[in-house]
Amino acid sequence: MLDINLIRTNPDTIRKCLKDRQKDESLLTQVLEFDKQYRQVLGEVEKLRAEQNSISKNIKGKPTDDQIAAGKAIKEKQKVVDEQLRNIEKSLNEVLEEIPNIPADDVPVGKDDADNVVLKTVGDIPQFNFTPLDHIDLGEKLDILDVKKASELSGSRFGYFKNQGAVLEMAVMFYAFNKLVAKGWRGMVPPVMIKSQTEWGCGYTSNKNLFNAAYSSPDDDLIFISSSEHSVVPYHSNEILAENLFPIKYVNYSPCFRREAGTYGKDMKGMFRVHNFNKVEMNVFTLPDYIISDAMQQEMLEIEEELMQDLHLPYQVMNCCSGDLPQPNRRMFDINTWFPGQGKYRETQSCSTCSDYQSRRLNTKVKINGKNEFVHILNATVITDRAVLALMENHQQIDGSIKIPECLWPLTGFKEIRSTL
RNA sequence: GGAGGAGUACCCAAGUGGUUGAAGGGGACGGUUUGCUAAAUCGUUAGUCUGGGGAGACCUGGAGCGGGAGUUCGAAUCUCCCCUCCUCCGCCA
Repeated sequence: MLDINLIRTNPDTIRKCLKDRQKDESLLTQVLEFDKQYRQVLGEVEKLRAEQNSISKNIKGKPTDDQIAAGKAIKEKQKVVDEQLRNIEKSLNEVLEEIPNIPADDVPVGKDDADNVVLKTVGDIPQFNFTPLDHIDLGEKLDILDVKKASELSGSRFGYFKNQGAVLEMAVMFYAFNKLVAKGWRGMVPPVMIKSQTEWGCGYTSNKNLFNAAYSSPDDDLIFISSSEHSVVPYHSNEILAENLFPIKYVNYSPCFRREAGTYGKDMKGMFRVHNFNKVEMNVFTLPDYIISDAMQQEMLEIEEELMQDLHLPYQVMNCCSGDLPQPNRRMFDINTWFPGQGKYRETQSCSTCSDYQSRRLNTKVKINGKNEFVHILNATVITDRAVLALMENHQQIDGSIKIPECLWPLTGFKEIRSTL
């Protein structure tokens, strides 16, 4: 959520933001109109309350009939304006929460992910003197992946990592997790279900759509997280943190659940796009200063790149355009990894700064010189299952085996995966 | 899932409808005293959110006793719903 004061005083900035993000510009006019009405009615409500308070204050012991009559009269008036205020406030909040974060100046203006800009390309695309397989053909031959059984038991878009594949999956997760812990990040294995109110605080979904946007159990008022961000970022909600604690850096491991609505027919083969995957994630709280939080985003991007280099995976860093930016984001970098089986770079990581957009809803503040300010919040992928699939495809050998990057050997206990069938 | 109990400020806590603009401690901070500390003593400690006025220091309203709705002229206090924690039973990795 944006600061209403900012919207009030900088309407032109907001208008440009909405335009760049392919959003309806009338949102701004609605917000400004509701805000004006809200403050006007609020004035009336408060005036009546002040009147009521002053009557009450003068009553010692038993009130006179006149006093009761005066009180009753005010009460009747209050009923009307109170209701008005409630309605206006509701309308105001509904449109206010539709207004996305303002993109940073260096975010390219564009319509969708086709307009994302390649910032750099790192690592050589592997050259094969045979036709490389995709991860699922490889995985089935080596008996380390299974989607057929998963679709029978769970439905489409699920998969098993099995045998050495399961070991590899856990090794990659633990390698990544531990690397961050060694850098001083605080480890978290969070709950994977959260209250709807918590999900709302993350700022991705408006209030009315919470239970449909994600997997959920409405009877229990619980929503399955689509990323550990959703249960870790709210960890400090309703807190005023001391300045000397910053930056607060968490590395989390969790399964993630996604409905993948609107992706019907896309990436149907294999385990590239599944409803349920595992992820190691970074979540950071910084002081509310763009210089600090932007530098932190760079630091997180470097960590992501380091991981890709450890795993010897070729990748590109993308600067995501305004139209591709999620609602809370000020800026987002994607890492797209080369998938030989698809012959394309595909998204495997992202790295975002949300400035104070999430902290305003979550009410996470820092006390600076006696003043409380909303903190900046960032999130970035360290590694997901997709990197495991990329690793399989990139490191496949002509004999159908897969070479394991050296950094994982101590964790896997094997240096290659070879068919035992 | 069943049966009870509780939630008040940084912490502990008093408070059954109007002098509560929330007692009293503790802690913290500041002053006095002191060679320095401690002790003693005096003082401060409702933070926070928010409307309006003002260029500004500031002035002036409102909200706020776990959250929400209600009763009442008036609610920390009464009623209802929800949340969290504690004790016991049940179940369980």
